[in-house]
Amino acid sequence: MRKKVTLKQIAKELDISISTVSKSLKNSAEISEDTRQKVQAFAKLYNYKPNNIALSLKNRKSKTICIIIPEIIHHFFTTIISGVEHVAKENGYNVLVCLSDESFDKEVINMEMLANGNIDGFIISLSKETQQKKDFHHITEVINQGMPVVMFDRITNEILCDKVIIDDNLAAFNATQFLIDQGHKSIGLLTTQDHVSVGRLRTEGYSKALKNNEMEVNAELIVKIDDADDFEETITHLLKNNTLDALFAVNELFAVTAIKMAAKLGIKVPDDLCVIGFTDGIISKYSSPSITTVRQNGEKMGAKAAKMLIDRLGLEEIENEDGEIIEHYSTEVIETELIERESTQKK
Amino acid sequence: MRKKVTLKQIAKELDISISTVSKSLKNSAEISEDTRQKVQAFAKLYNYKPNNIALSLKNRKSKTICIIIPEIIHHFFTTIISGVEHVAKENGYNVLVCLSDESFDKEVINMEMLANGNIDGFIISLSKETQQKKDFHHITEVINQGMPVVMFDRITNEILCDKVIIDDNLAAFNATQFLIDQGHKSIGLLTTQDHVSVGRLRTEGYSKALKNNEMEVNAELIVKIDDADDFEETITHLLKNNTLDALFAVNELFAVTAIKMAAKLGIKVPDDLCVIGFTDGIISKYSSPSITTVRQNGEKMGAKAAKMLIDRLGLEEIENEDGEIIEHYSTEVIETELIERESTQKK
DNA sequence: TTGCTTTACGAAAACGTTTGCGTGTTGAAA
DNA sequence: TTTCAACACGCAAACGTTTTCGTAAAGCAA
Repeated sequence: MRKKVTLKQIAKELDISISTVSKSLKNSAEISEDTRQKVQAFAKLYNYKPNNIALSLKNRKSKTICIIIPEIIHHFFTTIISGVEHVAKENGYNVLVCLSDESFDKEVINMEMLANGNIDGFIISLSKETQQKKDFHHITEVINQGMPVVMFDRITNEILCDKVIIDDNLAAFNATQFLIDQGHKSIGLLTTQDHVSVGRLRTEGYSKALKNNEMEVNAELIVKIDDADDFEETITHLLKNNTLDALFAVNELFAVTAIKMAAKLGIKVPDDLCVIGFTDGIISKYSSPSITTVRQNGEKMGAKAAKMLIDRLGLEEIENEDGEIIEHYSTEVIETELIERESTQKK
Repeated sequence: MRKKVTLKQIAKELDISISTVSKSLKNSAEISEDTRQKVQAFAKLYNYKPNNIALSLKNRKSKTICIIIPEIIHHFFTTIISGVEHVAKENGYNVLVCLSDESFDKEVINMEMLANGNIDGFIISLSKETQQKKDFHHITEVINQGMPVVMFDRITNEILCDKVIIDDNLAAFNATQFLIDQGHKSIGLLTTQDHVSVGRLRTEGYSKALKNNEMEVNAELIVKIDDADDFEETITHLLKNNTLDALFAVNELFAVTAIKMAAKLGIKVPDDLCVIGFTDGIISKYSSPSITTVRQNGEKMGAKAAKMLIDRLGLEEIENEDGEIIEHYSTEVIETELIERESTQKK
């Protein structure tokens, strides 16, 4: 077993000082051609690589960013990570992935833990519990310490920082309008509880579209599903007791389940019922019938979030030199698009 | 903006030495009750938290492990990460996620980069390219440096280290046997090229089952799909030119695609064709018909891999004390199970 | 008072880097 | 011979900890 070699060891072996070794490896003009070559040859032979932790300590940056997501078993978040990882690597950053499991406490622990030198910045999508509690002290804390944070998807307006979102309201509006344009009159909605920000916004977009077309917003056709719910049951109930000709679901799980339940009730999609989902995940693509859905480009969102964070990390150095800190945060809106598949058709 | 406070600053402020501060915070008996309280109060007020990077440098361990996977947009790998993350966090470790994108070079770069202090150990599933090249120098290199590595799923026997796998051969055998038991006579196979270890093993299991039942292994019914292939085309070709009554696919993508292509050809699943997939992912669960599949418990595999790595990291300290290093690697086999769903039925 | 043990603290080294500055040696110009 | 610049290198501080060891001061017994 050949342990990693350090500058100190090289110095000792070659009987020169540590600084000379360091400078030689950096091709400093201060060092004679002769010594330089000798050191470099030796370093190569022993496969010297600088210790990143020591560098982190010295430079006071770790070249690592952390992404905190509610859960990873969710195609959308997976694509986010993918986007983040690629941009990060391109810029020489590593990515630490933390899962909050939708828990406020875990979110807090993760942030407090990692804010102490481990990482240079956070990318985060709030857990449901955090959104419900509306307690964001852990985030403001970190920001106050001068660590940049980028929020995406599940954000809050109570915090000032860079953000990457989609226009959930508009996307839902467009999806609903699409159904209306296809001639559907009785359009149901499968959504989440209001405390989930994206769910609420999508619900609003749905309502707006109906009102815009002078259609009645019928509370009976709106089902707000709680996490604890057995939503197969809830959805079946909705389908059974109402004659819908279309259904808008705020995520693909709701959409695919609706289609399944419909099938069981003998309701054919898209002939009897048209369904639009949200999030262009694997389910929508591979289910039969494949599902028309609002595509939120996770890869792009993740990439954008990473870019914003890294840009800010770059900026910081400059700002610190003047001593002046200009905080000018922006919110990027990633465009969505409707992917038309087999679960919808003209009436 | 309140920057993080250090021991040095506290010491200066309280006009005592750094050591006294450090000891006070650790409740050392060396320090008087009085000073201790004063320091602790001050530290609490300024929200002192030790700098993890400094600790890493001092302790020569980062409490971070790295998982390198071929790609993240793959439900199986996602569940692996989930399993790893949870066990890691339970044990005070962070998880760095790296994607090789099935590229040998990226795998090498990631490992070489991170082996220099950033992390304490690796969990890795080989990229296709690496498996094809059979070049594992980057891994042996890291192991030689004394850094523990755990391989999972896509492994190689050429490297000695801890491993977590499923018995791909047996699982495929069982799945095929299941189809045979259901009375199917003409069973096709959708698999990968042989250089992908798990693909090869599953192919072998399939063949073994046929032979075991004195059935002919017909090369025409075996399709080895290359990444570059348009496999919709390939699968359609298989279905069209052969009268299959069952199909075993080595992943769920192949399985769901086969069902789709079958539907287009007017072949009904499961009435005309029974399909078994591999990997119990979202697709299998939510496609219509839902797909009978071999469940490889990714969460469990990831958890096991993380546990093995962390255990070894714990062991290292002890070993180092005697100066003796006992390398006793083990290979854990995670059991699989067949999840019966709608895509199969008795003949 | 002397000598000893506690008590309570500080100095310094160590982890592995980078870098500004000081300095001894050499050679050439004056 | 003196003076000075250029060269080539080492010292030491710094990043933020922890921990060993050394040592003043205080307390106590003789």
